Amino acid sequence: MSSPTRKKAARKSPAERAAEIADAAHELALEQGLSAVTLRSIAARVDVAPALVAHYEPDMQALIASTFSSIVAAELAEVDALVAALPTPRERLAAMLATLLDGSRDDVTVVWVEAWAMGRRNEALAASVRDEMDAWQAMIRGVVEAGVASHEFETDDPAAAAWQLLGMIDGLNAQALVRWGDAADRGSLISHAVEGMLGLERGALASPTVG
Amino acid sequence: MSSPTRKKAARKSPAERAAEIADAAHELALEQGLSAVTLRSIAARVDVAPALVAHYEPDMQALIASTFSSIVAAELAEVDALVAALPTPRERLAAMLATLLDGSRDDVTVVWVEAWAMGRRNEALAASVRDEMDAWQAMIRGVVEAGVASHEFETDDPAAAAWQLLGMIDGLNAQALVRWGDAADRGSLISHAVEGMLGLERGALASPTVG
DNA sequence: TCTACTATTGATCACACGATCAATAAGATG
DNA sequence: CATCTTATTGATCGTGTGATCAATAGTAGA
Repeated sequence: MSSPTRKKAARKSPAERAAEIADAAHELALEQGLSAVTLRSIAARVDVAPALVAHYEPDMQALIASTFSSIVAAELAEVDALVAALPTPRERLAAMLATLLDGSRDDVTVVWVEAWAMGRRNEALAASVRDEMDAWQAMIRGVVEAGVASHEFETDDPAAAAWQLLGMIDGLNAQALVRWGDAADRGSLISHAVEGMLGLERGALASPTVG
Repeated sequence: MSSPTRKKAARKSPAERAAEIADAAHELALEQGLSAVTLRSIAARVDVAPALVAHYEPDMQALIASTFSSIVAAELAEVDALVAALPTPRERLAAMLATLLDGSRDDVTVVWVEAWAMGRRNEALAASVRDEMDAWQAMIRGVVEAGVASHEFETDDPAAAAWQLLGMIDGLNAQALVRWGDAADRGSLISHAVEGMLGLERGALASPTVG
């Protein structure tokens, strides 16, 4: 019970307490969205006075921005590792699409959507959003460029193609967030779309059917 | 000056005042986003006491929802009219993509993005978002089905294709909102993507270059 | 053990939000 | 002109936000 009967918080080292606070912000963002990351909600979760959170994080806007970055960067690293293990650009692209559109990351999608909205009134967050979008685009662009180099893909502007892919993925996930119910089939048609975008024959990106 | 020296507001008919308030909410949403639609901001714009706004709109969440609906429905009607004037499904689809991705509707895109985020804490708004998404999907589906009927398009699930198209458009627009600066080229590659999705030959949806 | 350092806290401020209600005054109606 | 209806308002409440600061208490070190 992080009950109203809390008396005092154990004294901990600044590093440990700072980590607790950052972790709480991270978890809160994934569970209830970025807008739920507030001075008082963090304090309640860590079971500490609100003023202590303010002591460690004198700027909530900055904490929200860094929380966003850590969540999104972790996702990128995860997908990057998954994708890098595959031999061909075609397989990497197919796996990336399948993974990002399987609906298992709605919590992260909520963070993205709220970041887009909140970024309009939180400049630090807006900067983080731009940075993380750049990082994602760079990763995708790497796959596209490798595919162009190996003559598997065909496009004269891999950078633009990467932006388009990212936008499509984000849009489909954000959409699925709202019409959850009959959103089981995202990812089925996008394969054909991406095939068209990168000059692949129809079906080249069909679900790997791992096995 | 809608200055602090305001003394009294002219007495108007309920219908007129209600319209003023709805208009103010509409304009505010387009200028500063849906989250700027607040009791006090509306009152300031209409130059009236906050309590009067509450008198006409006893539920701000409902007002925000209806404001969202009116903005998005107007956009849909506008695009629908534009598209319906064209003879073939292929032209209609190309025009729709060109129009929706030309960057001239960022104000509406902001409303969409904020609605996705705010809908998580405003059930009336969430319902409106679902309704308007359904309406958009129905319009797009109409174009796709016509194309399938005339053998211009090829897909075995026009409804799903329409959802995908909507998601892609929304995602690209939302993305452009953030990386405004070098976002001039949205819409160039998506044509190829859609061609792939609907079984068109490459270039079939190239910008009409009206003239 | 005593002292110095500092992690932690309660109290409080200023602000913005939606909401409520009795009181006021403008205009219509007689 | 007098009366009544009602559009409009000021005051106020309760909640939630981030922020600040003097005071407290735990702990490491002399």
